[in-house]
Amino acid sequence: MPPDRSAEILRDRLAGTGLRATRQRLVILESLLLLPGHPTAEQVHRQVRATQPLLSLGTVYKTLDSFVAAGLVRRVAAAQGAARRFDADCSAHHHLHCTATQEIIDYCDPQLDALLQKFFAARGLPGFQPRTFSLHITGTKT
Amino acid sequence: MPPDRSAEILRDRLAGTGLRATRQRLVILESLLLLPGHPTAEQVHRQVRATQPLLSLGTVYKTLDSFVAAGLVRRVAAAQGAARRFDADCSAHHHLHCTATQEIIDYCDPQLDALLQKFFAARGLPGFQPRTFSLHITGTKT
DNA sequence: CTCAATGCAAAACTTTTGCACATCG
DNA sequence: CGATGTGCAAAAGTTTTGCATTGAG
Repeated sequence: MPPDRSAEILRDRLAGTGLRATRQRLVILESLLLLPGHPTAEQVHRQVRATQPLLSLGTVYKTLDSFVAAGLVRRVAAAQGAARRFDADCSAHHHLHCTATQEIIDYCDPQLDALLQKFFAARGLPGFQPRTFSLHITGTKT
Repeated sequence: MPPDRSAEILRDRLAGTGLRATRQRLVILESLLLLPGHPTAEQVHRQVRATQPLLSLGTVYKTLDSFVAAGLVRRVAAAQGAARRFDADCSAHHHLHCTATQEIIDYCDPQLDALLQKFFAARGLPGFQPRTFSLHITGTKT
């Protein structure tokens, strides 16, 4: 896929949210999609600086916040380390957390989703209206 | 239950981990068990100061870290806010996260645990050895 | 006694904010 | 052009660290 083509896709994605498609936002969004795992704001900044040396860390924070507000990315809670992490993949998925390497790996499983849906539809929760499910599985890579 | 009795229980709990049962650790552990939800280090510090005005925030951090290392409490990832939160209940449980109030509510469900166990025992995960499961359910209190 | 734990304060690090300037639509 | 977004730098907030002193075992 030629680079101008992928830029176009990113632009469309931004347009769909009502956010202005600035150069900074395009590279930040691209970095989020490119970076493995769930990068911190600081990691995104390092990545982005490769092509945009002037892009400031403050802008990364502001931009990530507006992405979250627009529903374009979501925050991922990290039990270890202070930093918030971000995930550009907003489709329903779960996380595998390796205690050895500290990696957080995305894990999609439609069968699991269906199982959870069915379970809570049948059983309900006392005083709580569930909206989304996210399973954190801790363990080790093999 | 008389106060000296509960102190004894806390002391036993610390002794079981090999950690020294200092006055500071006792009040910190007690606060963790008392405070609703999943307090931050800062919240624990405020609570603890009621009875131990000299107990420093630094000590709260150090102590919480050693509790985690000893397996006495565990960290809870908070998607919102920068702070780490702690949970003194180490039995297997899940979390309900109310997007309206930002509360994190513990949720125990042995049937759910059994369901997940069975599901992953039957299916396995590619390249990953699961150890614990924790389901994060976001939604709203009703 | 001895070694681990604490208090204190400084340092390191992360995140937010204010404002002048730039730029997208 | 006008509203929104950006860069910069300072401020606010959080967590870690070093070291002298204390206290549990």
